Amino acid sequence: MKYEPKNIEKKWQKVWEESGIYKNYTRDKKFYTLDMFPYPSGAGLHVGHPKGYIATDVISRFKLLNGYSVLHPMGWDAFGLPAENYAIKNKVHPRIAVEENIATFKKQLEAFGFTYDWDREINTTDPEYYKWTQWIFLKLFEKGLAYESNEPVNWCPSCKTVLSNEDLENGLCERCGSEVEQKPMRQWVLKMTAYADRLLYDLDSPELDWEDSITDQQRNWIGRSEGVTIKFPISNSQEFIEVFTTRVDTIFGCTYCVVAPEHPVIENLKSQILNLKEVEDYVLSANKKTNLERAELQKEKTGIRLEGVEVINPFTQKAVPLFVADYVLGNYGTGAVMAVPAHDERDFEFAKKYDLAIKPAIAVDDALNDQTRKIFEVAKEIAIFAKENKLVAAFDGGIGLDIAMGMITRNHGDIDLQVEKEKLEVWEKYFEDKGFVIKKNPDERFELYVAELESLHIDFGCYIDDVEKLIKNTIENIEFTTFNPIEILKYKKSEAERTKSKRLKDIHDYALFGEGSFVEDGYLINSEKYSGLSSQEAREKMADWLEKEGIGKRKVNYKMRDWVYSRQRYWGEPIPIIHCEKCGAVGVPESDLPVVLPEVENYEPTGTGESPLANIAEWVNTTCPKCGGAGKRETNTMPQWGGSSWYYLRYIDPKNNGALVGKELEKEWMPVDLYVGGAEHATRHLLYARFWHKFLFDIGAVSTIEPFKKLVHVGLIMAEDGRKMSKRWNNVINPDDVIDEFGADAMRLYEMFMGPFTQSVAWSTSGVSGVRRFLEKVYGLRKKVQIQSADNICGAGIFIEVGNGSYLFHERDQFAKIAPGSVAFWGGGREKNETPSQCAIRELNEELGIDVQENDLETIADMTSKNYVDGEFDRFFNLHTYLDINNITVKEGKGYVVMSLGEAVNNPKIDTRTKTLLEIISKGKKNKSLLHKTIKKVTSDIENFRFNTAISQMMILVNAMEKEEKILVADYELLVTILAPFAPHMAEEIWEKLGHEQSIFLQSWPQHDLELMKESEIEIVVQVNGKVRERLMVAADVTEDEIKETALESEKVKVFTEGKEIRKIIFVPEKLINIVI
RNA sequence: GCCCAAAUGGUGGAAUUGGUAUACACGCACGACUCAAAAUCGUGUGGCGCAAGCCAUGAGAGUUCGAGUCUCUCUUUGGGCACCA
Repeated sequence: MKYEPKNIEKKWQKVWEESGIYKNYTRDKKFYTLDMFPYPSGAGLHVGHPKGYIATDVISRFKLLNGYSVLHPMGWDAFGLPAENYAIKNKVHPRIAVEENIATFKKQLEAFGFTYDWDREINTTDPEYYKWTQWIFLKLFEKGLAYESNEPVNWCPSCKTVLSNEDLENGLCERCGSEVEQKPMRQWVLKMTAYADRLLYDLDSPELDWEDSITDQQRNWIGRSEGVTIKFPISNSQEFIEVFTTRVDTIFGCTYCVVAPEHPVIENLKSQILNLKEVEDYVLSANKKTNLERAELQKEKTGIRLEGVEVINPFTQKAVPLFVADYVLGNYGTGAVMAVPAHDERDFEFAKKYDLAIKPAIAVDDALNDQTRKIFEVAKEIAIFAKENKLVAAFDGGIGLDIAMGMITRNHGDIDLQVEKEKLEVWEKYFEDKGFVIKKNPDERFELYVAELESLHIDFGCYIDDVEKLIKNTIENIEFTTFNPIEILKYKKSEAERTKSKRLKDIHDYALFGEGSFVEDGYLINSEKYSGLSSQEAREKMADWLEKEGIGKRKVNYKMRDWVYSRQRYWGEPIPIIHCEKCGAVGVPESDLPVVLPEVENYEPTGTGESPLANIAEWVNTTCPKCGGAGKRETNTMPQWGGSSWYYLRYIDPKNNGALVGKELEKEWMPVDLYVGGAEHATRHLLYARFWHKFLFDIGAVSTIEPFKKLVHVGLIMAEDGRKMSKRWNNVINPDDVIDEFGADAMRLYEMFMGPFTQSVAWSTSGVSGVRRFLEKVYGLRKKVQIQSADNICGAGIFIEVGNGSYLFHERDQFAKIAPGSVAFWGGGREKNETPSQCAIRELNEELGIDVQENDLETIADMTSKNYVDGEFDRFFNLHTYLDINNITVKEGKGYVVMSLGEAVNNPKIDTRTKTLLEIISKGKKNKSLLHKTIKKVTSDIENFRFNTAISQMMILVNAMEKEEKILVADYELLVTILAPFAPHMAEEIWEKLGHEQSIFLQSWPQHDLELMKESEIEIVVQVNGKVRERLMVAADVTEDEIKETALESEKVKVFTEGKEIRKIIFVPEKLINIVI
């Protein structure tokens, strides 16, 4: 009986594959479940990779059992840098390396027994596949969404190719970690920004049901901001610079302007710039800096003034100096900004360094400033008093918070002061003398609240010393009416950092700016006719004016850039473009697709900005499809993310020669119902794929606006030492070894059991042995359902009519519920030459006096005949569905008596055999309840990706079943069915051993029975003042008054209630009763 | 700096309309079987206390009859973004 997974698993994998059982695509309901297809690396799988695949397989099998047609495909994302780098390193052709790696991966995956339909396997490097990747590019090109650009791009000197923004990690090459340079190069770029708004807004569409963490990341990445562009004319010139700002309301505080080093104005104004040499040197040195350097040096801002050049603020008509500085980005907005040092931290730093004017243009409410000052004055007095009298005290979160509250509510500001309890009297006297009210009264202004504390509050807050400094730095140095943010910033940087108290800094922010500090709105000051307007009103009015005067306009900007789509590498899809001197860039005609990646002797990158393809003259030189003249092929290739941006469509119709996907099939299967993969793709693959899908929707190739309905991200599996699994740490666990030792089912089960699915958890090999033990227990339970050979059982049993009109058949300890209108017969008691039916009729008539006709017995005849086919199990038990016995109708003479189960057991008129039966039934009821609770929980847990708790629940059930002497086959079958998605091999094996001829995956998923879930007795917790004092077992239908009475009489409760007045009793049905005294 | 998520025994983790904190699993300890070991089975396992009981869900407050769960403040960890005007 010992569970030996090895042969069992191989056997069923073969059976499933040959029968194609999960490839039934003709059912009414469809479910498309998709894994992020792997890049087949040389290292093979480690145990972390399959976690997502196991989850989709559990869901697939669950959906199969629920009557769905399930599409669950797998393929290979095999183009790209890593494959090529691996090939170069190991001196094999990438195609050969990829083939070998795929073979390894496939073998590894097959060992898990996944339901993949390998007939639909796709490979992005297959010309029949990338033909359509190229086709999509051509369509983008036709619609003007693929264009050539010479803008500076990210260049990785180690990988010798350009990279998209999405390919960077902290400014480094995501692949090799090299610093990326900014180089202007000719590139193919896809106009992803044209879809920015739709990519953003459709995140809220009902067609999309993703985790917030992923949608938040995408929103962040897209980075939409609304503002205006404003033209600043350059004095003594026809030129102007255009700036972008979201805070036009601060424009009266603009004291200078800045352009990025790349900005063309520098070139255009050469003649006007007096310090041209210096400026050019600066631009040169700035261009040399990598992104990383620019970012790392952000604390120290550099720049240089363009001497002789001034720009005119269109609102004030006053000239301000112009700077070039690399803290302004060339590729965002217009590459130029207006600097408002009073309200922008970066401008402030720069202005400080170069001693530029700082002019406030926004202030918060004067009345609030008055209020703030009063609060600070009170705080100051208290601080001084405490210090002089050597009283230890701390201003709690209160001072900052409540001041902030005062600002926000504009009604009251309190000061919370926490002091030592024993010194309270001193404080009370002081406050009395001062005329403060020492109690909380939120309705009156500026009152003082002294908290009674058990001990000194020391964890946080600011001590008297800090408060004193705070006051000095605010009250004494600041003009409150037009307070100066600079002083605050100074304080914020120095003091807050020194005391390491973020709290203190927040106090300033809150007290003086409200939340958000520099960027917070207020009302305009020093802004001529706009003074007095709120920031919001001013932004509208100023934008209106700008547009009316033609000086500027409203504009939306995105952080997201267009997608740099070409790579200077060999191992990618050739871009299907032919360059012709006469016609320019011309798309390869559709009929000539695919443009096959040619064989090449040396596929190492050249580093020149050309791909190795440029060296193959016979491939490069071709004719222009438009004019027939000489043409040269585009030699750049596509990035790895091209093929993966639409692969989910190809699975639907993988062999279609005429289209990337057939329209009918596409409508039938799309969208992907469930997509599972790593969160690292949030801003790359998932963004690109959504972009392409929307484009394909626009050209009518697909019918949905979003590709992936539900997205779940899989948590990483870390190594046992808590680090990432990596060859470098030598802590990689190979799934092959685990499967070899514990079996695929144990592996599957363990990965689902380790913790919440989306969370990363450390691997534990002893944890695998735990689930293996569980599987063995389930397998071993078969012993308990095995009955004696049918020959040993004789005679018909007793029939009892149960509550709903059906009969319960009882023979020895075996019993079954028979549907109304049918009767059961146990095959063993036949006399010679008697058919089972005849025997049944005879025994029923003779022993029980029940009148039964031959035609009542159809079902039974079939069952009994099978008894003898399989000696180990009795098909008879297949009829056991459930036992629903609350009331029993017992035949008594000619009449019937209805009684409860409990009554029946104690009724002297009931014969011994029946009593035994009833006792078994009452005992079994508890497990019925547990069984059906388990069915319910496993069902909802699978639907909600809570696999760990589903498995826990099954473990609880199995532990309970193990304690039973006998288990009904029907119950066992239910258990095995709900376990089947997790441990399909073992479930199938048990199912076969139980005598079934069809696969368990052709069963239906069981429904839980609410009636059976009910317990007859429940435990009620008795609390006194919220603390548990007693637990009472009571009948499930007990009333509130009854339980109150019982609870109050309990000895344990009396100890606590004796002599006390009971103020209230709270009763929560079926859970608890709380006595409040 | 900004955005998101999290913090519960020795470990992974349970506990969702606020109602029995620590389910399930691992580990550990003891016992049974064994010449012995492994495997298996049984018992125990948050802390303090002889006990009654008290204390415990990162810290501190608040709301409530009752808080792991809700509110506020703070700390720490993980992930993402980062001079985006």
